[in-house]
Amino acid sequence: MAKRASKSRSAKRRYWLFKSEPSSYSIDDLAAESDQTTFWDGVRNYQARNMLRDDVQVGDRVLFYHSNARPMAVVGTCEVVKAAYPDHTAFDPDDHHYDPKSDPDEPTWFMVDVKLIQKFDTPVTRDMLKECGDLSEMMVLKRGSRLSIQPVTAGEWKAIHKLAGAKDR
DNA sequence: GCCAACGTTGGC
DNA sequence: GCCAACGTTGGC
Repeated sequence: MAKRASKSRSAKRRYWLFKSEPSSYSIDDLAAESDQTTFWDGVRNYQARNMLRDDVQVGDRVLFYHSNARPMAVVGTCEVVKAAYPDHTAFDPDDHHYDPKSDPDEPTWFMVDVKLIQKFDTPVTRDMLKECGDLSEMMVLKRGSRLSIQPVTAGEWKAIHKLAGAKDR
């Protein structure tokens, strides 16, 4: 019997946008980490959690977006280097993201590890996103879109690199 | 199960 | 600082 063709050996790479308020964690903070790697903690929304837990895979690419800041912008890119595992900050009463209802034996909240690929020399500001026709459908531009983890398309990934004058690495 | 009150997000 | 859009909570 032939091997199952459906069992593809390399899952298709996906693209994401992760939001962070730079006042709490910026791309410069990531750049300053040893290994330029960090865990992406604090996601406390079920829809975002589901994507993080079920869909974000090692090797996926991430746009690092600065929200609630000046300027609001995609400031660089990361690679997912570890898939979802329990977000320990949910169990720490001293942590800002503590969730008393979560249970270490059956974790509610998850996080992934990301490694910096590059910080853009030219951040792609929200205004630039809005002015680019190819990016007008991006979720982050939609009114009331509060998801901190959002899927983006390969085309959007490419267009943003073009606006940043950056190589797609 | 409904829904009003409340808290948070996050652009403006 | 304002406030629209959401998500969550809790009384009923």
